Amino acid sequence: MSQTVDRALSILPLLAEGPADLGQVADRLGVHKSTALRLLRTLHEHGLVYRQSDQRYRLGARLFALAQEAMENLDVREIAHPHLARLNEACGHTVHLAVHEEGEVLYIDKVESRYPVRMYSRIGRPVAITVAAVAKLLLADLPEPERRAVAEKLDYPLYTARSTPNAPAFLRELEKVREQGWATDLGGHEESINCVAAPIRGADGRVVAAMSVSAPNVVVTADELLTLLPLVRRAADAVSGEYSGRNPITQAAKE
Amino acid sequence: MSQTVDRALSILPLLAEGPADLGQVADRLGVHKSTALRLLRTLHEHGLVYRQSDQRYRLGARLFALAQEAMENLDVREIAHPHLARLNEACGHTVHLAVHEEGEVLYIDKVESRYPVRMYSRIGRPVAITVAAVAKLLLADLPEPERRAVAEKLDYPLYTARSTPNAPAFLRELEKVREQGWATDLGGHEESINCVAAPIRGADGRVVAAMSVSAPNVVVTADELLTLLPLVRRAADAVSGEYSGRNPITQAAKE
DNA sequence: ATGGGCGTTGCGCACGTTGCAACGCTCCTG
DNA sequence: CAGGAGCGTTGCAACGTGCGCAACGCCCAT
Repeated sequence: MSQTVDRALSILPLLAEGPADLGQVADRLGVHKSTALRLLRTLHEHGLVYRQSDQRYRLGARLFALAQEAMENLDVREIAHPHLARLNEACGHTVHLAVHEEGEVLYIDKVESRYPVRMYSRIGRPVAITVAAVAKLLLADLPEPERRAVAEKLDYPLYTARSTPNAPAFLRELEKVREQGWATDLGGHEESINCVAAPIRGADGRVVAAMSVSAPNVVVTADELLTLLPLVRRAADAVSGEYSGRNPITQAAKE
Repeated sequence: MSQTVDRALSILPLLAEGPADLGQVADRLGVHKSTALRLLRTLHEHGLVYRQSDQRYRLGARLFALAQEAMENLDVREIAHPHLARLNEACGHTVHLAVHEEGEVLYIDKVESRYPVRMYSRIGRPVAITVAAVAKLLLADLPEPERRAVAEKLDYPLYTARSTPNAPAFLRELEKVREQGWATDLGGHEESINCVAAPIRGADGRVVAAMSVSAPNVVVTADELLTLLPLVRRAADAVSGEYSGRNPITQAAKE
């Protein structure tokens, strides 16, 4: 809506790909060098862009700080963290917390597996939305028309043979997840990794977040992982209760 | 330099404090509501702000993604990480990696202590620049005039009785650190926590990052922690060698 | 009912932003 | 060592865009 700001902000994802010099930025923005310079200067003053010793620009430090502060304002995260930790202690596997925002699903917290073989993931990184168990839960809760709209717009990359192939299949899966109240990803993203996930609901019953337990085949089979479902659901329900203000704080969460 | 962008970017730190509605944003920017609305819309389109269900704005998801990508473009971090991990395995304490940028020093990586008592810190968060061991190393390497300029501008909060009290004391400390090639923080930030740090240098000999080992008194005394200094320096030197391209990859780092 | 608070829209004018051209600089190359 | 190419930087005048205003619609509380 605002041309100047729009251009300035377009610089950020551009620099995210890697450092670039003034000319490159100007070219990719389709503006004159002097314009790009002014925009970069403004970004620089706000610390979003840093000028490294070779004069090239890259993303700046304030970005980290902002992202951190944004994190801390997500109160689901704060409430859920001790529960994630306890769940991890109970089963030993990697535990994730994810939320839905603007068509993306992203991990906002994680407790690493205690086994040597771990799955790769990063907090803040969008998840594979068509296959991840947490994504299914978060999307399944959307009102029907919106859910369909989202499903139509998505790409369906075939990470593995078991990946969700297309929109109709995805919508069917979401319907199932919606009914059963939990979700799985059995090798749909990485052949050898399975997940079980359960929803976290707010006071109004809407799904605000989802938590999952992930483990590679070499550690536990899919069937064994499924036996953890009650544990995951209990943890998620505990967070739900706390988040919606029903249960003040569960005893276990205190310590 | 660019008014519109300047105003738009000023919204971000403002929202970092917590969600705010249109009126609040407009007030704190000192602009008309309609102006604030347009700016917020533009930020929204780029995913930097998110409109939550109660219509208030808060920082958005793309911010996380950007910060993550920015991280991954810091190649020191990538190179250093395995060394941090091994250092942590060797001594068991919390290991930090920090860089200097635009007058701030911030942690860009961390491996948690294996002891139950841990120090609080967060990746991306600026460190207590006047007392942290890593900050001393990074600032000590600046050319003298710049170093003095920075020292003069800083605040010297008295976190503890042993905190650096003022600019002259800080400059003396930096001089000492510069000469000895390593730094400590003995209870200068938190009464019961000590750190030892060593510098990581680029091909030109300039300090590009610093790594430290931190531990609370209750786990090891300051003297005991100091015995780890050779270990820390060796790790830092290994990173320096790899980063500057001298040693391709050390054997230990491979596994 | 009615007022206040909120976000939103259309509009005309002013001002901030734009692209150009010219400059200074460093780094190659002949 | 002169010359040229490539880069970032500056001042300027013309344009276009973002600005504040005022009015509207909406929801909630009184």
